[in-house]
Amino acid sequence: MSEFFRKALKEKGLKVTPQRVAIFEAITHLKNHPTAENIIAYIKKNHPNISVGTVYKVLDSFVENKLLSKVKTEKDIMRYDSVLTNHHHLYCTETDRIEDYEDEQLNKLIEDYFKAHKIKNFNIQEVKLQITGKFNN
Amino acid sequence: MSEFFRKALKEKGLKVTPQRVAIFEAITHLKNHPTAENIIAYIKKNHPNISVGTVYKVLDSFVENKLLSKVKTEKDIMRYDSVLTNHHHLYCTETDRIEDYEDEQLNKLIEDYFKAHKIKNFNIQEVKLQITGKFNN
DNA sequence: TTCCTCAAAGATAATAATTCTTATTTAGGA
DNA sequence: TCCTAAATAAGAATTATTATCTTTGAGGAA
Repeated sequence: MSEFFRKALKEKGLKVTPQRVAIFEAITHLKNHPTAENIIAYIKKNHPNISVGTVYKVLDSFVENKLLSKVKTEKDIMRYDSVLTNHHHLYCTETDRIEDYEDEQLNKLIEDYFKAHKIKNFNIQEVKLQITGKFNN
Repeated sequence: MSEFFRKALKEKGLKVTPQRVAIFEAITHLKNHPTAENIIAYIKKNHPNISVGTVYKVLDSFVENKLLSKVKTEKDIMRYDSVLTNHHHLYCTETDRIEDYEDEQLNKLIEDYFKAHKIKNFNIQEVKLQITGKFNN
């Protein structure tokens, strides 16, 4: 299944270990931007012999190698995000939910805007929106 | 000087203590979105008798009462932002610098966009941009 | 102005999340 | 199959933050 993942690791010169596979699976299984704690709990259930320190180190190495990114909430809790396409986030002020928001038209709009309006002394690499509000359901 | 600040505290029913004044001054003095640590260090110099716990508690109460806001970054350290007008952030990938970016035209563009393109099941309260890139200076 | 009360501050212990250390194991190339 | 560097396990250490409990003082009332 995760052929893409094995290939990605190899390209970066990282070894394909059972721990890394398990953690990658955990993240793809856990939706909604899990915290390290969520991931550790899930891992504990299915692979009780993987140590906590390893989970942190693996997560770090994934972030370093752009297989994951980190997201921060108001509440100081770090979360991980497995989606690698350019997308934005919806933050719920009531619950702690974070959802992805993809919108090509919006991306285009912003890209065009910044092409026309350069920021002085700053080279833009990426623009992400934090859309805060409330889900109604 | 910080008449606005004293008034704001009173309005919220909060006492105007020397500690709160000192911490408020520290934040207005420290540019670039200081961390709690930055603030504590600054406070220590000028008011060595203010305790660390107090700084955290005061910062929390400021955030709760909308005198400050917290900034989300990918790093796990929380930063504080004293500017309360709607603005965006420039994140430098090289240094850890965060700068404010205000742009009325952009705000208008985004506002109009979301007026025309509602997000399903979500009521937007605020949209902020995280603009990542590099400063060249 | 003085007094009183409750919110706020100080000191420090406790907690929680993450990082570090060191010994051991193992993936994957030779 | 063997070898080596990279990765993991285990648990100690660190760090940031929160909680507790006692003392202090801001600010309203008398």
